[in-house]
Amino acid sequence: MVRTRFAPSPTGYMHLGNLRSALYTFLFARANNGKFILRIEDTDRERYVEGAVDVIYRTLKSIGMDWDEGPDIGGDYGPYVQSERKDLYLPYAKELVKKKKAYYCFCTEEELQQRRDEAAARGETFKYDKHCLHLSEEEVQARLDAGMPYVIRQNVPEHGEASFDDVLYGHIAVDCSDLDDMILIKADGMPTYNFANVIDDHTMGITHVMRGNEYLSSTPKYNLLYDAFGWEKPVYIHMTPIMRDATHKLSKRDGDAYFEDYINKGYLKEAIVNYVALLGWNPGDEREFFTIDELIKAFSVEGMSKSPAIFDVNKLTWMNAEYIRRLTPEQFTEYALPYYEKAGVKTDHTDVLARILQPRTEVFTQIPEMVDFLAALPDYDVELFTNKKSKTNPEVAAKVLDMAIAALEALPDWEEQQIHDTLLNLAAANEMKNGTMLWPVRIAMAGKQVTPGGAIEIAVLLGRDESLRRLKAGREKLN
RNA sequence: GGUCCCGUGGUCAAGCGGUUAAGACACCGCCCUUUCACGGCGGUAACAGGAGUUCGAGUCUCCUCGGGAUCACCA
Repeated sequence: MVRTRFAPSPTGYMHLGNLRSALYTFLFARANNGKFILRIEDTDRERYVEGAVDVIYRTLKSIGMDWDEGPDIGGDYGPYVQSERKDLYLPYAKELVKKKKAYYCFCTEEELQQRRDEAAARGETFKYDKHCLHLSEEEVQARLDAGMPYVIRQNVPEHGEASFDDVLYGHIAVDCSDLDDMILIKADGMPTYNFANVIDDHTMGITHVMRGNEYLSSTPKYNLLYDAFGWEKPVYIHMTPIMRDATHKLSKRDGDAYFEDYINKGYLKEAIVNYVALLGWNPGDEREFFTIDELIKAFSVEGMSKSPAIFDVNKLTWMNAEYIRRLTPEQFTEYALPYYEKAGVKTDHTDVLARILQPRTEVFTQIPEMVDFLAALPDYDVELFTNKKSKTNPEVAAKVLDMAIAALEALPDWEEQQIHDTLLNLAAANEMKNGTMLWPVRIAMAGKQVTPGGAIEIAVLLGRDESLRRLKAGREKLN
């Protein structure tokens, strides 16, 4: 039975890189009919952010990533919050001490820092010299009894090789002499992240450890621990980071590294997930659009990339536009409504608005500037009436507007089809291009060169009174 | 600096010894058209460099270069 876990620290919002890692971890579990476990790693009180756990829950749920075991729903391997597991680790470390795979160390931070500085001065890389490993058992016991603060360190063999196999990267081996005796238990009795991770993953029965690339070089050390305990090692799958550019990770400093940032900017969560899934993974065919269920069906580690991917807002935006176009008009309106309000646009014709806006909206936040002219006619220059292709200019426009105003005023009902037929028949009757008729009408009603939709849709949205008022005002300008 | 990892167009990314080196985004052009979009058609553009192995190398090996990660009582 495959068991994977996502183990975020509650330090704020959901970083896109984290989100993608969580997604792949989730997909892998689901694709293999396994369990997906959520574990909260909150041992760092300094970085703990109030409410961050809820953000994690909410975000994962909202995109359809449900977990089988976790702090909120429990499970057979709890607790699932690391701070509640704090008493679990020390006995394991002591077991290692018994096996001579770890040892008590009484060196203080100051002493270590001094030795580190000295090493740096000599241009060497500092490595703990196993000073305390050579203490006699009696000496150790005496210091323990005296209540001296201590730390427990891993006893890495001086020679030989430490290695592991990664599904993506293959066999990775390092020489033990390059490894430092890392601290397992800190002076405050708490485990270090590395140690807690190993213990948690093992005791929770995690079969596949999926995590960021940055652990690639420390994993051999982890495996030494598994060997020391005599535990079966998990399968490792290391995942690449998402980059801002060739040399920098997407980071909070960029101000656009978080899932929430993009939601606020008017992106659809489905589009973000879809895009991010494809950054670093490909399904092996030409498909680009996936629901979460489709991702589960299509996912496999073979499609995962070994090199980092640069985040391209451009493509996200394109994909978001595609998702927007696939919405029903009703769904579109639901998303767009707050933005209509923001622009001060009130209309009963949300169907018409959806029709003209849906193919033109890449991101919802673009909507206000596209529709603001409906709420208030902008000041505009009569030169806007000039358009070569439509064969119109202020003089032509004056004539066209006279005709249009007369014809539209005579309309029994202010209804789209009627407005359309009236205007086009008028153009035909006067032997002019449709554009020659419609350009001035649109400009007079909108007061700007570029508008979503054409003269007819705008007339419907504005309604009879406002349309005619604007047309007349436009005509006035041309005197 | 030591160790480890990565390297196909601007970006994502197919390719797993024999291809005219896919596709998508972006960009450019044309068509459609009532402005702008949407849509349709077409185009520019890549194997980091060098040695080897091989009849044949983007694919295998080595070196160089470039980039990243890691070397904490932080996670």
